[in-house]
Formats: sequence, structure tokens, C-alpha cells
Amino acid sequence: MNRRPTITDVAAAAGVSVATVSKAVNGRYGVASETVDRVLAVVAELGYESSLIASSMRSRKTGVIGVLVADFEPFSAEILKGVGEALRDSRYDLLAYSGSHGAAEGWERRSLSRLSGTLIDGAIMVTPTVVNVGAEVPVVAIDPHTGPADRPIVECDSFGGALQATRYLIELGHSRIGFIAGRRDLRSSIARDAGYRRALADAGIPLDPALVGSGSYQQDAVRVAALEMLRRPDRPTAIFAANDTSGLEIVKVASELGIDVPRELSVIGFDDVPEASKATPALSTVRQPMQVLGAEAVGMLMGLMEGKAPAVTHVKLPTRLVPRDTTAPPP
Amino acid sequence: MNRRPTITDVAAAAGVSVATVSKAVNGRYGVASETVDRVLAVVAELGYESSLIASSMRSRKTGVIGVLVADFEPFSAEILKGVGEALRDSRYDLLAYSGSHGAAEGWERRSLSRLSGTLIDGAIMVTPTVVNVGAEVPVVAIDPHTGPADRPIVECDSFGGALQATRYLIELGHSRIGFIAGRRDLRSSIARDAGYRRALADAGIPLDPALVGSGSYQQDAVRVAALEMLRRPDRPTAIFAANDTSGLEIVKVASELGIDVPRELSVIGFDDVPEASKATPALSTVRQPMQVLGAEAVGMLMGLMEGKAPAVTHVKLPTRLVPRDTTAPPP
DNA sequence: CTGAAAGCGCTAACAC
DNA sequence: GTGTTAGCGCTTTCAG
Repeated sequence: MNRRPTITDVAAAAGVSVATVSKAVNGRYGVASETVDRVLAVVAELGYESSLIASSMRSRKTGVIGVLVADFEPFSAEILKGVGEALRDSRYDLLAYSGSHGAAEGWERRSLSRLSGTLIDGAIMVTPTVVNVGAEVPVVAIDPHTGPADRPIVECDSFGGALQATRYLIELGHSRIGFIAGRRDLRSSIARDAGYRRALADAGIPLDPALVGSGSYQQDAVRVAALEMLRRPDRPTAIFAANDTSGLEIVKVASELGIDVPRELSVIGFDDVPEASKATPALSTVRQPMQVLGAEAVGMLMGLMEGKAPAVTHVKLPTRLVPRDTTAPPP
Repeated sequence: MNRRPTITDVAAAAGVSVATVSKAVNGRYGVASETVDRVLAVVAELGYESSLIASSMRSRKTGVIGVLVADFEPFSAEILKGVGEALRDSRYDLLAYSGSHGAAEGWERRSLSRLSGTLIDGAIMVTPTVVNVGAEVPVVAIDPHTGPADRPIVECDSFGGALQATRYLIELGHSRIGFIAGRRDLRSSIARDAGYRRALADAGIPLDPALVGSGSYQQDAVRVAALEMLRRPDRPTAIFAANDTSGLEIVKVASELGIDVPRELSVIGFDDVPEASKATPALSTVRQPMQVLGAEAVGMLMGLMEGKAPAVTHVKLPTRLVPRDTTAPPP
């Protein structure tokens, strides 16, 4: 809690000006080597570290990459691990920022605007609603919103994954298959919806609107939708959820309703966050390589920061079906 | 990539001074309501957001909590989820920073010093080596280093957990039980070592120094130690690893050596990170409630930030044995 | 080789 | 009510 030494303290203690300290610390030319030694000795003694904030205000380069998330939930945490791993041996520090404050909309604008131009040299936005926000630094979006995007994007094959999931349920013998949708503003959500519909259509199963619920990736909304769907006399025998968190919530609701999973109801999610396999019963899902997503984003961002026009501005990674214990043939 | 509007731009566009903009934006008294309206209209139009950096330099309060980690690996990611969850409905933004740059020592000093005093109002340090670093803000340490600590601490019962793990191996019938230690500078590592030794002593099993390896929680070091231990003619029939990452590496080494886990070798880890249960075979381990650790730290930090002397400055949470597929009776 | 001075974007006193 | 002024801690010209 004691006061941190500033460059002024160092300058005073070393008997030089702050300008000289700055040069010595940053290894600029034009400082006598004995002066450098003396300054560095004082720096070590006082335990001085330059303030990231103050220096970034002037120099505009910080050596820090920012990852902007709405929230530190399982999905973004996995992304973060991937980004961290990819950056481990680089000269960049990593700063993850969550500034949503519950305001679902516009957090990315705010966060990016507050940090860019000063604190960070480049940014990775995770599931941003708005992509075309002004920023003074290169930005890569992971799993972004729908709509035109003139920004580099990294995402997974949500359509293909949804197709696999729904087909799998169909192959198990299900024909009354529900869907709990995700955030409607995300490309990936829309694609999962489309994949679900396509699989049904391919199999000649008519779409029952009563079996499509809106979850927005939020527990309460999922709960309401699942409750409504599962209380119907002609309730589905299987539900595909647009992400794992939703899938897990559905399993919970089913259990409260006394519906046995997977005997009476199959549930399959999307993402394969760690929580999916840890749950009891372990959630069947579609795996997307979240850590790879993060690493790919780092690669693109690095290119951008070096000023190269990126060769690819849109990376789409494959998904894989992971059947576990929440899927079975219908009763 | 276009330039972010600054307060000066807003002032110019609204035809007022920057001071007035600042007051209007921050809701200070002494501004005509029509002026406020006009300014806010411009703010909205330009998409202005105050720079977190610039404002924090002056006002010293930012509404941001910092979590300082060496690295975004599984353990700290879990902590982060817990912290994020605990902070979700608060008015605080969350900033996680990893500035280790591979320099194992001193990252916490550097990070804390670079961020505190300006960017963050309070900090949570995860597995810091140095605890007594100067900071201008309240700091809580999670699973900190050994040695005297005059700071609030949150940790789990490492001794008890290690005791459980080792006893479990003994109950399975093992008597040649190895141990791969963790970072020697952490309290928790020392406690796990002590728990291991105590369990052995309680069972009357003499400690074989050849069966104690140094891993430092680093894959390479673990690999070397495990290789050496497992190539001995009198190799252990079970190994207790000081954390899951180490445990997982041991399983891998065993597999390369053609040693079957768990038939020929039992392995048990510590932490229960998501990767443990996802591995094949699923790693037996000792669960520590990582997300709760994070939430507890938030609680203490909040108290500190409100200026109260904390009632408890040291929280120790219980651990629980989680047997999975890497432990079995000896051959 | 070193230091004085300007200024990054913003807020807080203090004048007007 | 509003503008002017003075910095926060640092880097960067530019004189000396």
C-alpha cells in the first residue's frame, strides 16, 4: 500500500533528470554508460517499474495485446488459454478486459474505445455484437456478429456442426427434435439454426415452430423456453442447444420436470466447453477448437500489426461431433 | 483503424470547453441541463468514450479490478471464471493481465507496479512468488508464495489434500509411491510435499529420496523427473503429482515408456482443472474449488477497498479426493 | 551527453 | 455556468 516510486523519485535519487532516467531505462542512445549504470542501480534499489499507463500515453506502443470479452465465462476462458499459449514466447503482454457491466449491447465499442489508442497495440474481440467500431489499432474478431464485416474474422463451422448434431439425433431415431437458439446477432447462432433446419429438411422432417425456442445464450431465457417446450403434451424427444451452457440448463430443467435424460429426452449442445464433459450426465456436444480459434486470431493480429495486409481475412475451423451421455434413441 | 474521438473533438463539436465536456460526461454539478444535452448528443454522434488510461491518470479511481497472473493456463483460467462471476453484478470492470514474458521471477512485482496507482483500484495476484511488493492499492493473493505474508491470502488445504491423495494410494495397496513436487516457492507446494511425507510416515512407509522428483510445475522439468523415476528398476507403482498439469505429463511419459496406466502405474494429480477429467484416461486428482477461491478473493478485496480492516485475512478452503481412471491397485 | 520543456487525454480547482 | 489552468507520469524533441 506504500507509494510506488515514480521516475521522478529515481531521477532525484540518481541525481539526474527524468529525461535521462527515461533514456537509460529504455536503452536509448546518447547516455554515458556510467550514468546508465548508476540509474539502473537506483532503479533496482527502489524497485521502480515504469507505469504502463503513463508511458503508453506518450509512446503509443505498449507491447500489450488486448482480448476484449463480454464476460469471463467458459467459452471466452478457453479462447484466452489459446491466445495466452500463442503469445507465450512472444514479446507481448496479454491483457484481457471485461467491461460489459451487464449492458449486453455496446460493451465492445466501449471497451475498445477506452483501451485502444493507448493501452493496447492490437485487440481480439470475442463474440462482439458490433464489429465495425472505430479503433486506432488492428482488431480481429472471434465468432462475431452477423452482418457485413470488414474486419478479419476467426470462427468455426457452425453450420456444419449443427448439421452433424441434428443428423446424429435423426440417425438415433428421433423425429421430434427441438432447438434452443442462441444470440440472434451472432453469425454463428444463425448458422446453427440454419444447420438444424437443413438437417431436418434433408430428412424430410417438417419443422414444428413450437419446437424452436429462443435462448439467447442466457440461462433464464433458456429455462423459460425449455420449460415451455418440455411441458407440451407433444414434447420433443430430443433438443439441440446452440451452445453447451444452454444444453446444460436444458438437462437441469428436464431433471426438475422428472424427465429422464437421455432415456426420455436427448440433449446435445455446442462448443464442448470443459463444463460439458464434467457434467453428470456428460453432455453430448459438437466440439469447436476454442483454443485454436484464439491462436489463429493471434496469428492474424500479428500480421496486421506488422502492417501486412492479411492473406486470409476469414478463417473457419472445422467442428466435430462428440457423443456423450445425454443422447440415446427415443423411447 | 480511424482515429478515436477525444474529449477535445467533442468539445470543439459542441462548442464548449473540454472541462465542460468532462463535467457533463461524468455527471458533475454545475452544468446547464441544455449544455449537458448538447454535449451528450455530440458524444453519441461521435461515439466518444473517455480513455480509461487518460482518466485514470488524473482521477486515481477507475472502477477496474485487476487479476494478475503469470500465464493464462488452466488453473488461473478457473480462478478468473470465479472472479468474473463474483464481479458480474458489481460496478467493477475486470482486467486480467499476464506480463510474465517467461521471466518466472518478479512478474508480479512488475505487473503490479505497472498497473497499480493508476489503472486498477485493487488487485488479485494468482500464485505470486513475491507478495510483499509495494502497491498503491489493496491486494489479495491467491495461493501465494511461502514466507511471511502481511497480505490477505486465499488458498486451499493443500496439506489435507496431499494427505488424502497419498493415503488413497496407500489404501489401494501401493507402497512405492513417488512424488513430483511443484514450485518450491509456493506455500501450497510445500504443503503438498508435507502431506505426502506425513501420509507415508503415518503408514510406516520409509521415504525413498529417489522417488521424490522436482517438477516446478513445468512440463520439461516434470518430464525429466518422471523419466528418471520411471526408468529405475525399482520404479514406483504410483506417483502423486503436485498439480494436474504435472500429473498429465507423467501419464504421457509413462505411455511413451510403454508403462500402462493405471495397471502398472497409478497417477494422481492436484487441482482438478478441466483438462484432468477430459484426458484419456481421466486423471484421478484432488479437487480444489478454484472458482470459489476467486470469489473469496473478490470478497476480501471489496472489503479492503472499502477501507475496512478485513475480519479474516486468511481463507483456507477444503479439498476433495476425486478418483478417476489413473489409479488402481498395484500390479 | 544531459536537461528543460512540451504534451499525450483527461479531471479538478479555481477564476471569470 | 463555464472556461482557464495546472498537472497525473512518462517520452521526446531540442537546446545547452
